[in-house]
Amino acid sequence: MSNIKGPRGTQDILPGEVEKWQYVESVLADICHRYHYKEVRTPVFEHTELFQRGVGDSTDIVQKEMYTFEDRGGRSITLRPEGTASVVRSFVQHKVYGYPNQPTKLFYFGPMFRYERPQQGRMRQFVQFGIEALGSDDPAIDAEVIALAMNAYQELGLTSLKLVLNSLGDLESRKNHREALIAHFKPHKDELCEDCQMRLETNPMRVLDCKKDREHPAMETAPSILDYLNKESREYFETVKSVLDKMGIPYVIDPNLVRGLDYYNHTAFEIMSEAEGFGAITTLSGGGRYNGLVEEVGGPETAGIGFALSIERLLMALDAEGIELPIDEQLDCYVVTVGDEAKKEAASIVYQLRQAGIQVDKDYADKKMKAQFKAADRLRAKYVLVLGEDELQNNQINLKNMDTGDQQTIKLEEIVEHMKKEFKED
RNA sequence: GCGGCUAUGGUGAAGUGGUUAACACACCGGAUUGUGGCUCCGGCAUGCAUGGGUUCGAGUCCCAUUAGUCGCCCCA
Repeated sequence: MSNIKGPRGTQDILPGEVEKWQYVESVLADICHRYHYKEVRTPVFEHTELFQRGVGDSTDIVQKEMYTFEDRGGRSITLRPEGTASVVRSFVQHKVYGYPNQPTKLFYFGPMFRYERPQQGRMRQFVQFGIEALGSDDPAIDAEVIALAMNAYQELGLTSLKLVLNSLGDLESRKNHREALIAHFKPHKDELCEDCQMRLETNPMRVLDCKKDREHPAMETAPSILDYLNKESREYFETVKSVLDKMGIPYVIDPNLVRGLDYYNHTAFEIMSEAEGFGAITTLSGGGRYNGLVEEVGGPETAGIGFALSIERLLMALDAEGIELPIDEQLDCYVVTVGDEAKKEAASIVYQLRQAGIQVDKDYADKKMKAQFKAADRLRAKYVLVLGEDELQNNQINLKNMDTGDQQTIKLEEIVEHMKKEFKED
């Protein structure tokens, strides 16, 4: 039988690596706390229809990247490819829009699934952290969401960041822009790439985002969405920008920033890494406003905005910038024993120490004393307790400070209290 | 979904078709018979991703599969 490996595009996060994840997640949760976003947990699978309606039928995600299967009851189920649709569904299902204290500000963590060819920074199962603010169309909350995102990266130490901003406008603006785009590109249709010829029909804005046709002369002169924003949309965008300016958050405007999901309107943004050697994929996170999505999913007319980042890419960016996270794996105490009697006695002492709140480990591999010390050293134990025949006979235990090398003898019955004091002082 | 590159122990890696698969690190043991970080010595590959094929003979050549990796598409 050949060995079974994890499915393609999945990864195991083992001790040594998992501490980074825990640290990053704790920082993110802490930031959410300060911005007053509350955690929400939704299922990792949903009815397929939710994503078809929410994310949009014409998107790549829905068309070719979903993990969709039929369950035993014949229902079409999909592993969530992104978080917003689920959060909105849950918001509608539980009528959270009726709760006091609107807008509703939520954050989430969790695995997302997309059937894609894996490469660096792109997994079939990856972890996203995201936030959603539902029930407000105040431009200041757009700025808040962006600020939280930038804040998160900066707090972890990243500096080579670029915030790219655009406005997709409201329905009317988009409609006018769409018509202008079609009129503009139609004469050149045959010169565009195959994908873009399709896009011209389905979502002409995406043509602007195409990498293949970037050099085409018609791109230069293509109508910009920013020129087609109606008064309302333009004012909205101006306000978002001015709040960001006030906050001192730098950004660049990219009228070609489109975003891959259908539900976006008005504010759209992406945060990219500009670190050397980050690879082909530079997008760290993306988000935008999605007024209308709540209705699409069956709720009342409700404004919404959110963003999501991938933890994998965040860790990559930290790596690319050479940032060491403050992870200090130490062990409070390691118990070394000599002889069978001592081993039994040690088991009880270890138990008592742990109950007293101290982190303790001991040897279970029947190692020689020297090897036990070596293990203690490698585990970066702060203290080693030695219990051998001599100590046992005298009802004592030897305590060694591994940093200073100092040793002292302590009565067996006093060791737990002694250690408690030792750690209280820290 | 498409294209390039790669696949040898826990890790990094030698190996240009011919007996027993270098070396380094890590790990385990010993020197030091109850004490770590240094030094010295010794040990350490279900036999080279999997499955076929070529050959007197394959880790070394060919094909397929799988996986990784880089890029395209697109995104987090």
